[in-house]
Parts: sequence; structure tokens; C-alpha cells
Amino acid sequence: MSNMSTLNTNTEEHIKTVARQIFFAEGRLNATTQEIADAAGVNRTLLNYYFRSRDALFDQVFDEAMQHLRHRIESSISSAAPFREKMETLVDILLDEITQYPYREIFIITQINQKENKLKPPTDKNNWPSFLAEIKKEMDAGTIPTMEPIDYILNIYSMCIFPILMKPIYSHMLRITVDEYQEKLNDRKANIMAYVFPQNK
Amino acid sequence: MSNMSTLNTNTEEHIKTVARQIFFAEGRLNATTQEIADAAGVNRTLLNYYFRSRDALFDQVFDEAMQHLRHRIESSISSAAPFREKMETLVDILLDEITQYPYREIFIITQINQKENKLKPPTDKNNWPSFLAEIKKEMDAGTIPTMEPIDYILNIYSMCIFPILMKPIYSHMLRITVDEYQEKLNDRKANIMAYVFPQNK
Amino acid sequence: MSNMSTLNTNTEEHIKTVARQIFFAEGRLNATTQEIADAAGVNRTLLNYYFRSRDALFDQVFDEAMQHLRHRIESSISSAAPFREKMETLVDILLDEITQYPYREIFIITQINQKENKLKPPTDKNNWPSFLAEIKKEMDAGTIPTMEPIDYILNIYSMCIFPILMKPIYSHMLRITVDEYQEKLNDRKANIMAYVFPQNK
Amino acid sequence: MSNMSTLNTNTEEHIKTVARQIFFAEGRLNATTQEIADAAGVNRTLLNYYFRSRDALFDQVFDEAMQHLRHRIESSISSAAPFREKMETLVDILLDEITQYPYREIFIITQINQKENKLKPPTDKNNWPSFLAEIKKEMDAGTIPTMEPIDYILNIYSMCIFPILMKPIYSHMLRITVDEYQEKLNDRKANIMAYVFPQNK
DNA sequence: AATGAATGAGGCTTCATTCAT
DNA sequence: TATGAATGAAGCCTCATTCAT
Repeated sequence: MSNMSTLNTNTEEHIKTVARQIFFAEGRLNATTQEIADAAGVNRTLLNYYFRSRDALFDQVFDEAMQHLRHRIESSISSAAPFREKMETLVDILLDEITQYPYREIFIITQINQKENKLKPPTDKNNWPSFLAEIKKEMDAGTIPTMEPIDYILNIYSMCIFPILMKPIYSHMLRITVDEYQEKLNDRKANIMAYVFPQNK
Repeated sequence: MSNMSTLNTNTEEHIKTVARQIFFAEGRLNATTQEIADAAGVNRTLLNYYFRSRDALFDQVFDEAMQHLRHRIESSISSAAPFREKMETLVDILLDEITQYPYREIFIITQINQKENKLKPPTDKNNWPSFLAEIKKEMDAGTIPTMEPIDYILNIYSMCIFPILMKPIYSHMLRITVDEYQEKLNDRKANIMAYVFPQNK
Repeated sequence: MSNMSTLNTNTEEHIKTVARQIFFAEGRLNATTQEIADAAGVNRTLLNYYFRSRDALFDQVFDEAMQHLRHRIESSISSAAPFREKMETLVDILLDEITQYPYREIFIITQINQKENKLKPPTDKNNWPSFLAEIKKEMDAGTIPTMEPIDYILNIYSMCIFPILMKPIYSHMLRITVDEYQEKLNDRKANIMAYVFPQNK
Repeated sequence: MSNMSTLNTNTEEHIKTVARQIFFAEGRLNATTQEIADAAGVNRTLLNYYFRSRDALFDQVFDEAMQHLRHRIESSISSAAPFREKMETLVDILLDEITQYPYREIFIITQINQKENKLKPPTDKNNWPSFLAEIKKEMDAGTIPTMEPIDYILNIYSMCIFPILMKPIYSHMLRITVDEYQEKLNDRKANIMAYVFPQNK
């Protein structure tokens, strides 16, 4: 327990932080308990002590990450802020989250096909219908281009998340270095916002 | 070796077809050799006989898939067809490929982080610079909106691929059934093309 | 796979034989898979190959032993032989079985309290009621002392099995060597038969 | 340490009482320290604090039980009471002890085979030879049937202990419920005494 | 006396791979 | 080409024990 980056006072939370990093940031979804323990600077069996099993640690980290993301997004789309502001916040959150944990969504997708459905039924109320209606109203008002509101959302999500996700592949495909690709990514927000609110009106 | 869907005369190719299906279509990236062998209706050790190791089979299926995709895309972007036609072909290919093998990109991403970089350097000539230049020319001509050409490409790729990739998650997030979500997906091409070639000019 | 005492042609059966010996004859109920594999001269994982798990090997050996014993006893008590002969056969079987596998019954008793009930419901027909009736008839005829038939059976079982079971303890308690105790055991059949058929009539 | 049935003032003795119950009465010979601690309502590590190790607790409970049993039996067989009375006391003790702790003998037997011989050499003087001689005298006097005195003793022990030990198995074998079997057991003393002192003389 | 945290020993299982036909 | 048998590597988990208050 030497090289801890977080406080020594809460080993349990420290282990989860390290696991999150390994799973979601580094994308090593199959990291062994030994690797996680080593990265956390603790004895391997301590994972069992705190979480009973690798799967339990897994699920806990996973569920908490999902819950965190859901809360951030849902609170943004259901806020009382004006539409324009809401959308910018949503883009910021998406870019922020995907940058911090680029492999989390991928992780979910792969896990779903390994075992039974891991996605817990969402218990909180669903803010999407009213938000989609709000989008529709903006379209009717001519603020944003008319289309299926769900397509509008999917497009924004896609443009925010996918290029970051694909960094290793697309830099390769385009024959540029990962660093050069990252440079391109850093400037994308303006481009995305230009889609969210077209300027030519 | 009873219920083979491909010809008995080429067991090796049959195994690869089955593996492709399991890895890229079903998304079971961690499928064991036993599972692949069972699905192919062959003895487990035959995989070693033909491919030396699980990793070798893996790599082979993987490399061929990458090569296939690259060829289709590069031939589309470097064809002599007019730009408008080229772009539509590109979108068609992307939608087509991702629909057939929705997990292939995910597969690549996750694998990259498990071992050393698996991406072999592309040996064929690089058509992207000239295609990006072509895009730039169209922008200058006012046919398509002005932006970084690479953003234009990334956006199109994103909108084509990502929503299909995320089907299990986003249907869940939006609280609609997977079938309802699929319905939305089926109609997306027009929406994407509206981004590729904005109609309001 | 060198020092096999049974035939090399059937490793699976050989492993079971060794397991039976360790469990039921030597009484090492907690023997590890490694110990069993070592005793059988095979690789530890071969146990998994043949039996899937330690528990499965366990259960198989166990069930077969029980079935074997049950068959021997039930066929003896339901035979057409005269009563006197039947009883002698029964005593012979009990002495024989307990001598070969002295820890089997103990094994059962201890296991019952570890997990769910391991005793499978007996599927074959129940010969005991008619045998108990036959005993009753003999008692009425004065051939054997009158008592509850079930007590008669329990006493015989007890006298056959228990002293052999308790060898390590009773030799100790009585302050004689295990060998001396064994000597006493060897002569017990006549004494037991004297209970089964008292001579003083 | 809440729901203790024994006094709070002596946790050490309390733990032993609980352990005795689990080992000898419930027959859970492989109970973990956690299970014992839970049953005793104390922290797991307290077992180590008081007894150094699980084995030490084990041995202590074991030795004390053996000593207790030995004392009761030896005091009965070496008392000054008349032979008839002595024998009845012996049977009472055996039935009483085995009823309270039916798994103690089994416990001993199984443990002997796990490690080195756990049976400590008895330090008290050996009353058995004189008792066996007393039995011999009774036989000569015709009070009891003539046989090897040691067989007489073994038979009595067997008839007292074994049927109780085997309750789970024999009720199953005879296809009666455990409760029905228990009914039979309750009436056995008279039957045993009829063996100890045959009435037909 | 008591406890939460941490650790090491030891066991079981899965899996890809190799061996021997 | 195909297969059953056998093996080693690597992982996970349980448990008793020890450490530090």
C-alpha cells in the first residue's frame, strides 16, 4: 500500500478508482484481479475482502459509472435553462465524459453479449419524451433544422463520442499519428456546435 | 462436422466464417475455442490444426475484415465517379458493413488494449490526402458546408456507425424497445445524406 | 501416468477407483484433487476433464457406492433363499462391505450436514416391509427371539459395522494395539451369528 | 456479542460451547471459524485471540469431550455398584452421550485420518482389564451368556450408539421418516437391556 | 478484550495447447 | 484430416491468520 494516488483512509474507494481507470480509461476490460490489485498497490485478496468477487467489483464500478453519467445527462436535459444553453451543456458533458472514460460505452456493449443483460432497468423518471418534445418545438420555431428529434440527438451523440472512441483506428486509417489525430479532436466542439445550431440562418 | 452451412470441402474457410459471425455479428469477443468449434461443428483441436492458435485465428479473421473494409472504402473514395455519387457510395458502404458486422469496430478497439498494437501498417497507397483535397475543393465551390475536411468525414462516419453500434444501450437509455430503435435506424440514411449534402442551398 | 495399478486403458475408471480408495478406505474425506490425481498418477486437471469438477467426481463415486451396497443388500434380503441362509448372507455382506470401505457410511453422515441432502430418493422398489414381515413370522415361529423386527435388524447392522468403524478409537480406549483389536474383529462373525440365531433353543 | 446464551463473563467458554454444539451436535465438522464466530456472536479473530488457531480450538473441544466421556464411563465400570447396576448405568451413559452429541465419535474418526494421530495417550489408570475380568466372572456364574468379554462390550456399545449415529441414513434406507425412526430409537433401551441381561434364564 | 484491515497459503476451475493415434 | 486424451498456464476464491489499533 505504498504508491497510492488517493487517500490512504479509504482503501475500498481507492480500489474502485483504480478499477475505473483500468476498465474505462485504459480499456483493459479483461484486466485480472492481480493487475488491479497491483495498480492499486494492495494485496489481491483484498479485492475479495471488500467486494467478494471480481464480478462484484466489476458490477459496482460499472453501475456507479452508469448512474453517474445518467444523472449528469438527465439533469442537464431537464434543467430549466434555455434550450441553447441546455444543448451546449449536453455537448460539454458528452465530450467530458467520453474523454475521461472513453471505453465505458464499449465496455457495456461487449458485456451485454457475454452474460445476461447487465443493464439494470432505469428506475428514475424518464426525461427524454419531454426533451424530445422541446426539440420538436425548436424545430417548429425554425431555430434548428427540422428532422426526427431522435435523429438530432443521435447525431449529436455520435459526433461527440464516436471520433474519440475510434482514435486508435482512425488515426491509423488516415495515416496520421495518434497525437495529430488528438489535435483534430481538441477543436471539434465548435464544429459540433455548428451542427447543433446552424449559423447560416 | 454435420450441420455446416458452408461447404464441407473447405473446413478452414468454414471455421473463419463461423468465427466472423461470432466475433463481429454476435459480439461475443471472448468466445472460447470450444464455442467456436461447437458452432462450426468441428473438434476443438482442429482450430489449432488449421490456425496454430486461437490468437492466430483471431488475427486472421481480424486482418481480413480490416482489409475488406479498407478496400471497399478506399475504392469508393478513389473512384472516378463524381463527388456526389462517391459520397453516397461511401455512406452505403458504411451502413452496409456496420449492419452486417456491428461489433467489428468494437472488437478492434478492445483488442488493441489487450496486447501490443495489433494494427498492421497499411501497405497499400494512401488515398486519403487526395480525397480530403477533393472535399476541400467542394467546400470552396460551396457544394457542401465549409469546415475542416477531416471533421466532415468524421461526422459522416460517426452518424453512420455509432447509432447502430449503440443499439442495445440507447434503446435502453431512451426507454424504447430494441425493435422500435431499429425502426428509427432504418430511416436514417436520408437524414445522413441531408448532412452530407445540405438541401437548403 | 506411470504407476497405475489398474489398466491403462480406462483412466476414468482408474481415477474413480483411486478416489474410492482414498475416500472410503483411507477415510481422507477432505483429500484434495491434487492428492487424488497424485495417487492416480495423472495430471490434476484430468479430473476436471473427466468429471468436470471435484464435486461431480465426488458425487459419482458416492452414488455408485451407495447403489452398489443397496443392490447387494436388497438382493440378499429379497432372495428366495431360506431365512437362515439369507441372514448369514446379509451378515457376510455387511462385514465384507464395511471391511472394504470402512469410512463410507461415515462419509455419508458427514456430508449430509455439509450441503443439501445428498441422498437421492431410492427409485427401486422397497423390499424392507416384506423382509420385516418375514422376520416377524420367524419370531412368531420361535426361531429367533421376539422383539421389534426393526430392532433385530438395527442390532445386527450395529454389531457388524460399528466395531470395525471404531477401530482407531476403541483400540485406544481399551489400551490395546490396533493389531490386537483387529484380531478380535476377525473372530466376530460367530459371535454375531450367535445373536442372529441363538443356540440355546 | 449480543445473543449469547451463556454468560458474557466468559467468552472463551462460550465459544467452546458453541463449537461443541456445531461440531458434535449438528455434525458440521468443517464449519469455518467465521461460522463458529457468527454462531457465538463474536468477531472471527477472537477465536485466534483465545485459542491461537482453529486447530487449537478444535483440539481443545475434542480433548475435553473425550476426557468427559472417558471419565463418565470409567467411573461407571469401576464403581463399587453391583454388576447389574453398573451395566445399566453404562447403557444409560452411552445413550445419553450419543444423544446429546451424536457426531462426536464420527468427528474423531474423520479427524484421525486427516492429520497425525490426534488421540493423546490416556494418562489415567486403565480400569478395563478388571472390568473385563468381572464380566468373565458373571459369564462363568451364568448370569450372562458366555462369550469373549470384549465382544460383549463391543456389542453393547454398538447397539447403543450406532443406530443413533445412522439416523439420517437408516431412516432413508428403510423408507421411513426421520421422525418415525426417532420413535423407534426412543424405545430401544429395553431391547438393549434384554441383550445385556437375557430374561430367559 | 475486541475489531477492521490486510495477507499468504492452498484449493478449484477454465482454457488453449500439445500428444499420440 | 481428425480426434480423444493429457497437460500447463493462469485465473479466481476461501479461509485461517496476523497486524495495528
